[in-house]
Amino acid sequence: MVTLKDVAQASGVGVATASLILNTPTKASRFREETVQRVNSAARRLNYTPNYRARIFRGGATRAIGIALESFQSHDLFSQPYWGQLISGLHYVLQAHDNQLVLISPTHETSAMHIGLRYMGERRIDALILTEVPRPEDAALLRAPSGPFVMLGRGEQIGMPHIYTDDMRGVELALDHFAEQGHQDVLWLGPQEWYDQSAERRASAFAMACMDRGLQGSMCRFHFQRPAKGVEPLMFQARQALLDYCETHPRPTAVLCYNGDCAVGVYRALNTLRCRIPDDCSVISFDTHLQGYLEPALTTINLRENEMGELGARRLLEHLAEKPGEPMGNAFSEVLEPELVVAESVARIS
Amino acid sequence: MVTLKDVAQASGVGVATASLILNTPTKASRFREETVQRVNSAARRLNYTPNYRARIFRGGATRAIGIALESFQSHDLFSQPYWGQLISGLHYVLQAHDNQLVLISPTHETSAMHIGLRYMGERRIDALILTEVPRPEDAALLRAPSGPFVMLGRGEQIGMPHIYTDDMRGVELALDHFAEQGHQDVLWLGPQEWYDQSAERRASAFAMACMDRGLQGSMCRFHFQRPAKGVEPLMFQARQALLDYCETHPRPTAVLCYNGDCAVGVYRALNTLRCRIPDDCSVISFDTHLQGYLEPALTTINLRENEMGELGARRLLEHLAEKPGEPMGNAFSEVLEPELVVAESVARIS
DNA sequence: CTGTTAGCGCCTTCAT
DNA sequence: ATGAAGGCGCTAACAG
Repeated sequence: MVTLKDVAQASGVGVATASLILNTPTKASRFREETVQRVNSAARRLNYTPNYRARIFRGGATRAIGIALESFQSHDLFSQPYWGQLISGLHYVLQAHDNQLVLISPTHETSAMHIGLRYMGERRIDALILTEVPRPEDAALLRAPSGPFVMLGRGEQIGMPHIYTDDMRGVELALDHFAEQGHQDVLWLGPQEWYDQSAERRASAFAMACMDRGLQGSMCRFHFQRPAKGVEPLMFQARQALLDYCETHPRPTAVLCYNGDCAVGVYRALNTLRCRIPDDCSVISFDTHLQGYLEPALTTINLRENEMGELGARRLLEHLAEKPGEPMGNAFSEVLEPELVVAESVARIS
Repeated sequence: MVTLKDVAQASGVGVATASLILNTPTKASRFREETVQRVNSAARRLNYTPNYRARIFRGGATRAIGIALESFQSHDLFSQPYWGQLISGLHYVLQAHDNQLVLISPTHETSAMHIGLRYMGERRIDALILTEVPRPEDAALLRAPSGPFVMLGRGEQIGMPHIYTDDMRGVELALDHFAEQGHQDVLWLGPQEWYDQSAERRASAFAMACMDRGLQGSMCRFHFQRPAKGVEPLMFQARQALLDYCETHPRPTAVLCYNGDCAVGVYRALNTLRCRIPDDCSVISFDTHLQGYLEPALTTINLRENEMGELGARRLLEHLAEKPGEPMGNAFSEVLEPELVVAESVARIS
C-alpha cells in the first residue's frame, strides 16, 4: 500500500510537504510550482490514495452517525416504508457531506439504543439517532450520554432533543377535510397495544378533534395481536374489526385509519359489506405508501418521513460542526407539519 | 477522554499489561489475580472505553462493507422492497459479526460503483457489493480493484464473482404451476426498456419455457416510461397495456407478471374487464411484497432477496477472514433457487 | 519555502 | 510477570 511517505521519497520532499500539497485545495499553495508538479505527478504515478483509517484516527471525528432501530422484526425492517423513507432521507444528506449512516439493531439482550451509546463511547459514531422512546431501564443512560443524540419521530417523553411530524395535527387535517365534505359520523379505526404510543395518541387526538368540531365521532379499536404463526396480519385484523363493528353499530359515513394496513382492511371490509368508496363511505389514512395501489386511490396523511430524515441529518451535522462531542440541548425541538394528500377516497356527503 | 494509558497509570502498571488484561477473554490470564483486579477496577472506575478509531487504524480491517446502489431515485430507495430486504439481510449478518454496512449512492457525476472502489482504495471499506452490471466505462476499473467485490443480483456479465437468485428458473416454476392446473394459453406481461436486463431475461425465459412445455404463449410488452411528472406509474402502464392487448387478442387464461406493480395493474385491468381472478383468469407474479394486500391473495415467485443479502454477507466475511484485501476469484458463483409461493390467484381450468 | 518531529491510542514484540 | 519501545499513516507545530 502506497503511503504519503512513499510519495514524499519518490519526489524528494518531506512528508509534510507532500501532505500539504496533496490536501490543500489547489489554490493558495505556498510551494514552488515545480515542487507541486513533482509531488502531484509522483502521487499519480504511484497511485497514492490517502488512508481513511489514518485520517479519521488523527482527526476529531469518525464522520459516521448511528441510528438505533428498535425493530421487533429486523428481518425486513428496511422494506417497511416508514423506516425506508427515513433512512433514505438521512443517507441522502449524510453522503452529500461525506458522512455515513451506521444502522444499529437490537440484539436479544441489548436494545439498539444501548448499543448506540456504546458506539458513541468507542468513538465509532459521532452522534446517535433514536427512533423510539427509551425503555425505563435505558432512560437513565441518556443522562450522561457520550455524545450528541436526537430523537427522530414522536416520543411522549419530553426533555430530550427531538424532531418529529405532528401526527395529532394530521388527525385534525383529516377531520377538517371530512367536515368540509359534510360528514358528521366519523369513525376511528386502529389497533390498541401497538408497539409505540402512536395508536393511543392518534386515537385521543381523534376524540378531542371531534369534540372541537362538533362531530359525531366513534371508535373502533381492536386488540392488536403481534405477528406470529397462526396470527393474521394487521390488515385482516382491521378488516374483521370493522365487520364486527358494523354488526352492532350504524355504519359511519367516514373512516379515519391508523395506517395503511388498516386502510386496506377497511377497503376490504367495505367491499364485503357492498359499501362503495367514496360514495357510501369515505376513507382517510395515515401512511402514503399504498395510496396508488388502492382503488379508488386513498386520501392520506403524509408524515414526511423523508424530510424528517433529511432535517435530522442536517441538524446533527450542524451541531457536530459547532460543538462536536457535546450533547444537544434538551430544548432542541423541531416539528414538521403533516400534509393531507387528497386522492379519490373522500366524497361530499349528500 | 480516558485512554489505556490513564488506566495503566491509575492502577500502577504499564500500558501493555493493561491492554492484555482488558482484552484477554477473562480466563487464561498470565497475570497475578491481584493485578488483574486492580486494572479491571481502575478501568471501570475511570469508565474506560477502547477507542474504535485507534483500533481499526492499527488493525488490518475497517470492519465495514460497502454496497453500491445505482439508484435512479435515491429518494425512497430503501423503501422499495427489493432493496429493503437485501439490505436487511446484509445488515443482519454484518452486525452479528461486528461489521457495518456502508450505503453508497451515485452522485450526479459518479456512479456508486466508482465511489465504492475509491472507498476501497482509501481503506474506508473492506469490500464492495455491486448491485448492477457495471456501465461500459466503469467495467475497466474492476480489472484491478483495490479489494474484494461481489455482484449481488443477476448480471448478464459473466466473469465476475456473483450471487443471485435464478429468475429464469422462477419463470419455469410459474409455468409448471400453470400447466399443472391445466392452462394452455399463457400471457407474459412486462415492460420493455426496464432499468436493467431483468425484463428482457424473464421475457425470453418465458418464450423458451413455453416451447419446452408445448404451451400457447403470448407476449404483452409495453414501452416503459420512466417515472416523471405527468407520467403514470408502472402499475397504470401495465393496466393499460393489458386492456389494449385484450382489445385485439383473445383473453388469456393465465398471466405471468414481471413484478408486483404489474400484477396490481393486471388485477385492475381484469376487474375492469369483469373478469374474475382466479376463476376466469389466473395470475402469478414476481415480487412477494404486495401478495397479502391483494384480493384474492397473489401467487408469487419469491426471489429471496433477504437470504441473498445474508449469504452475500457471509461469503464476503469468510473471504475477508481468509484473504483480506484480495479480490474474489472470477469463478466465485452462487445461485439461489427461487420459490413459488402459492396463494389464491391460480385456479384449475375446466 | 521546505524538512523534521511529535504525537493521535492501540497492540505486539522484546527485554527485563 | 511486567514494562519499555516501536510503529500503523497522517497532520500540525515548529525549525531551519
